[in-house]
Amino acid sequence: MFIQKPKGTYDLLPGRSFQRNFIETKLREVFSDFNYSEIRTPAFEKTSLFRRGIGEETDIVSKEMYSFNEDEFTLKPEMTAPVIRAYLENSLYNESPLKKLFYISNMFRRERPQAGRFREFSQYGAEAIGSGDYLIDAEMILLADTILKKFGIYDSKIKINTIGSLSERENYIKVLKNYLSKYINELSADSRRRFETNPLRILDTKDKKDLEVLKDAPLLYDYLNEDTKSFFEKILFNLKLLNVNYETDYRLVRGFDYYTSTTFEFTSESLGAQNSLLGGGRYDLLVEQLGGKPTPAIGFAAGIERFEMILEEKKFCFPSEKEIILYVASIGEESKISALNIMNSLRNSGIKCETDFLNRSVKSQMKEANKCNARYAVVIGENELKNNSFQLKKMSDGNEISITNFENLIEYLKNENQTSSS
RNA sequence: GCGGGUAUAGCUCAGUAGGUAGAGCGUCAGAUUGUGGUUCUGAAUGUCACGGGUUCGAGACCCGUUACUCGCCCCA
Repeated sequence: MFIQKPKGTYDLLPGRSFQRNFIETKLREVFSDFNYSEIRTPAFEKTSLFRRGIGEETDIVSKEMYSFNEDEFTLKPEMTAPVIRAYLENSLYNESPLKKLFYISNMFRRERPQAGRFREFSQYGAEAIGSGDYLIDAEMILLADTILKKFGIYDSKIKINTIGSLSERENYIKVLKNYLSKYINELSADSRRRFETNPLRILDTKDKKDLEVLKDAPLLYDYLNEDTKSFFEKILFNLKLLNVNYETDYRLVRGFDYYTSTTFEFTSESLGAQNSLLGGGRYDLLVEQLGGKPTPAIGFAAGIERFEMILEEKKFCFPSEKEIILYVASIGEESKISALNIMNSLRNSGIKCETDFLNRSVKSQMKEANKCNARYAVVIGENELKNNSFQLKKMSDGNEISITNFENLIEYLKNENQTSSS
């Protein structure tokens, strides 16, 4: 057997790779409309960046990272920490108090692969660093929503919550643990474990008995102070003004330690078990945690593979690849060389063309021209070279027109190419 | 880390009650000497995932391994 690709990876083959490029191009357009600039960071970072940024106790850091060189480096499992690192390292805060950055990049997590989940996967996302204004929260959610709508996705569900500040949360966790401790024996094994490691995440459970217990549990929202609540309400109010259809979900908790205040998630029914299409939120403590000055920030990340799954489900109409204008069939050494010459001129004018490199029969070459969807075909043999005259065949109807002279042929195709591409 | 499913040609799959492999699609070639699409003819390609067992004989039955896949956990 051949050596196979590593588990959880995939090859982007011709066709699919074209669609991926289309998606990325369109994403860049929308990000640009919102005045976000692209940032690219290394594929790997110092392991300590993720330990400090994402949180030692999170699943990702504790068991899903690809680390090497005796744990010195790690392939990036997410982009927020690297973006903030680059932001600080390059003093981007000196350029302007608010930096709006976006990225499209691949990530690595050592998880068990399944539908919509890979070990190497791609995300697009945005980070707005430097503003604590509620309107940037609203704009961030609007940005994510706009992207989906640009691709014809109108039915994803937007869930929003606020998890308050660190101290509000710590307060609440005490109350929650106090409440849950009375029912600890009724909780699922998972929730009992989380009771110690990450009590907030118990709110996320899908276990029926857990949900029963949680029904009367205290709500985080009730333990937030008025400022936090009114900040949240202002975001909601403005989303309404912007016609963004959200729903509040007071049990929405995010997995990384760095989130504060606003959190949101977009889900889609058509995704199967991994129905989370996009997730994000505010992380006002991270910049400081990574050694910068206290700086409010907010961002989101979306999975490109899951995005593609939805587009496929919705039968999104991708444009087709640039068509081959001319297929040059040749007979013999001399005409092969001329063929390459003609193509050289055509390509210099941006005209896509192809010829045979397998020394096949004219019949086979014509079949090839047909298969690759060439708009025109021309046969170059001794006669054509001697008379400097060509039969240009239109593949769609089989009609041929006579053209004398290389230059005329090239001119003719140039005109044809222009009329089609407009 | 824990469960379920699957494993036959490049792809989609047949393979009957165990008798040492087939179809469709695709690929390639040919149907008068230099012209595609339809049609016809022909060709190539499989250690039937791997290892062991039962049997005179296993792609089919049993056991193990591996890979893939779907789910749990968590996440995009």
